[in-house]
Formats: sequence, C-alpha cells, structure tokens
Amino acid sequence: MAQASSEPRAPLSRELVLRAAVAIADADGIEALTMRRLGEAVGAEAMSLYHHVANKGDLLDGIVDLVMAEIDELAERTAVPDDDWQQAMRRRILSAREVMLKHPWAPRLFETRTTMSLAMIRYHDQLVGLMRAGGFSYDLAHHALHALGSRALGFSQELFDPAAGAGPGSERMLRDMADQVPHLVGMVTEIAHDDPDSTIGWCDDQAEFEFALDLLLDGLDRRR
Amino acid sequence: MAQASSEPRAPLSRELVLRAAVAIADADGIEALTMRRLGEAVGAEAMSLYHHVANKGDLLDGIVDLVMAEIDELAERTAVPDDDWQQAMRRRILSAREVMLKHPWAPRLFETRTTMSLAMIRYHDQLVGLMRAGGFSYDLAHHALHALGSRALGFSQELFDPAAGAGPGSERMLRDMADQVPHLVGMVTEIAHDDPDSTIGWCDDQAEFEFALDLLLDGLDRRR
DNA sequence: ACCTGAACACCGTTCAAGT
DNA sequence: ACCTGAACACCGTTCAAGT
Repeated sequence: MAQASSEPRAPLSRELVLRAAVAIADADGIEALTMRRLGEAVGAEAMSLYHHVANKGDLLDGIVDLVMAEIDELAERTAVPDDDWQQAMRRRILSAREVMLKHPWAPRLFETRTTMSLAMIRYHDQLVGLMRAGGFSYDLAHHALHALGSRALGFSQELFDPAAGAGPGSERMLRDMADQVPHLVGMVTEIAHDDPDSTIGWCDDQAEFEFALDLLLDGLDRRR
Repeated sequence: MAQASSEPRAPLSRELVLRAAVAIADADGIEALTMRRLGEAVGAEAMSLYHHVANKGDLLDGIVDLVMAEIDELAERTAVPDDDWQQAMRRRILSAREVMLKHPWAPRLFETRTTMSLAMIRYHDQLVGLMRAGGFSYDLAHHALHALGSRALGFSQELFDPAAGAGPGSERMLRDMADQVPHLVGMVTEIAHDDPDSTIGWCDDQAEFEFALDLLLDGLDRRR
C-alpha cells in the first residue's frame, strides 16, 4: 500500500465542491460548469456531488454566497470611517465591483437567482446602516436600494454597449446605417475624434460606472 | 379531397414562428419555449423550424426584435411634443416599461442577448435624439445611456426584493434574524406600520421605478 | 423548396447497488 | 455514510430521406 496515500483523494465536502465550481467558472465561464465536469474536477463521479449539494440550483446559490463572502472580506479590509455616508457607500460598492470584475460570470448569475441568500440580505442591511448613519429616513433608504438595483453590488447590465460586436467594424457598421441612426453616428464620430485611441472599446466601463453611481448618490444626498 | 382545405395548415414563415414563440413565452414562461414545443404549436416538427430561423439564438433575437417593434408602436401612438426633453424621455421609457410588463420574461431575455439588434440600436438612437434636442452634448448623452442601462428600456433588475420568497412569512423571517440585519428589520417594520396593507408585496414596483428614473433624469438635467 | 423521422451528443437527475 | 454505474427524460441540432 505504498501508493495508498496518493491514490485516495481528500473526501468531498460542500466547501470543496463550491470552490471547484468557482474555479471552473473563472477558467471557462459559467456555461462550462456542468455536474459532470465538476465531478471530474474534484475527482469523483457527477452523482457524488448530490451528497453535498441538493441540486444544481443549490450549487449556484452556494457560489453566490462564496462571492458575497469575498465581497465582505474586501469591504472589511478597506473599511473607511463612515462619518461621510456618501464616501462610505461609494467605497463599499466599488469594493463589490472589484470582486465582480474578478468573476465576470458573477453578475449574470446573481441576476438569475430568485431567492436572496442570507449573505446578500446582510450586505444590503449594511448599506441601509450606512445610509441611516447619514441621516436617511427608512423610506428614503428603501427607495435608494431600489434605485441602485444591481449597482449596489458593483455591476450594471450594459444593454447599450456600442463596443459590442466590436472590432473596428462596429463603428463602420454604424456609419453604414447613418440614415437610420444619425444621433448615434454623430456621438461615436465625435467621441472617436476626441480620443482616437478609443475606436475599439471606446467606453471606459469603470468611468461610466462611477459616473452613474455618483449621479445616484448625489441625487439621494439632495433628497436626504 | 373535400377536407384538403382543412388538413394542410398555413405554410410556415419566420413571422409566424416568432409570433408563436412569443405566445408560448407569454403563456408558460420563457423556459417553456423549446424547439419541440414550438414545432407542436405551429403544427409542424421541431426540425421544420430550422428553415425559418438559423438556430435557437436566432429565434430569441427575433423575439427581441418583435418586442422592440411593439415598443416603437406604442411610443409613436403616445408621442409627446419634445420641447421638454425630460418629459419626452420619461414618457418614452415608461411606454417601454408598459410593454415589458406585458411580457414578464422579456427583461431576462434582453439581458442575455449579447448582440444588439438593429431595433434596439434605433431605440437608443431616438433617446440620444431627445437628449440632443434638450441641449445635451454627445458626451453627456453617452454617459446618460450608460447610467440608465436597462432602465432606458423600462426595466431594472431587482436584486433587492424584500417581497420575494414572499407571503406573510418574509417579514417574520427577517424578524427572526433581527440581530443579523437590524437595519432591514427596522425598515420593514416602519414601512409596514405606515401602510398596514402592504405586508405582502410592500414594494410598489412602478413607484420605485419612477423614483429611480426621476433621480437619474434630474441628475442629468443638472449636469446638462 | 419545404418538411420529416431517426439519430447524436449533450444536459440534470433518479435509483438500485456497491463499500 | 459516502460513492458509483446505468438509466431516464429531457435539450438543441445534424443528416439523409422523403414530397
């Protein structure tokens, strides 16, 4: 039994399964995360996973909790005195965004989960806490959570992404239908002229995110 | 051949296939929309559909275009003089929202499509047009589109939905973990007290949507 | 040109059986 | 208690064959 210690692998656990799942999503995207592939990754059959997660939905919920834990961790490390509610909120939300950028599949996953995990509830509770400390009524804090939406967690769905379908073609494509979308063509042309480097991916996602976030936070401050 | 006119059904077409697909999604949700089910609905085999749509992705893109057309139609019917950019934008976006409410599956579908259809590009072009007429620079209009995100199309993903998992249980559940989420408990308690009818579904989605929309539009107006 | 039936390569999941 | 292999009921899609 010389190789007895190398052959049998560590026993499975929910923790181990979830971490392997995140690793697969990070490496190959969330659509690559199948029960069979996950089983392979932990050195077991797909069916063995069901002893540690109830089903695939439970697996995905577990992943969300793992990401939330990562956000909590980062937020605590970079905590800031909360005498300025706006600065504190801004900091916390941009921390969440940092984590989201490390897991590009996370936003879409968060959107599809229908039940809110305890970790997610606690996160929003903390945001309300920051706003209360800043003098918000419960009512306004409530409106604020709705207004922020997913932006509270550091992401926003970009339905309008002129850079998508990208390459240098997208700008030319727009120009080809100049008569149908005159205003967008004007917009792209002017911005491309101001910053010639930006033909590909001419939207600075981080800047756009912060612009929208500050727009909302400023507006809330005014209604406080 | 007396029954020859009743037996053979109308020949398939892309239009017919897409409309049937929307009907299925409206009736039973987007997850009920499978190629086999859709084939059945139009009285053909699933495989026949591939003569009218390239694949399932193309089918979904087609559905998005259909919904966009519906939005355009309603917007034109309810058009408003655009001397007030903010009022014009508000009107147009709330029209889009009306259509989204008729197709509850649409927001999730819109989010998952990666390529922007011509109809969607045109919609955003019109929004830019409204803003330009209101004195916006291209740069600010560009920021505005990003800041609005999916809200420009009349929906927002509600990650924070205290009413979810709902029933009268959700409030009790929150109270059970009062020590973990003190601020949310306080918020729910106060709002429930102010409006006792609101225990179930105590968030007025339409009001929240308009609050957030006005917050953004007011903020944009100030930076105009 | 349009439609069909059988088949393929995937899913998540159940179940009886192993240790 | 934990893990396995075969099987089931689904997917979207390919392909050769029909009219």
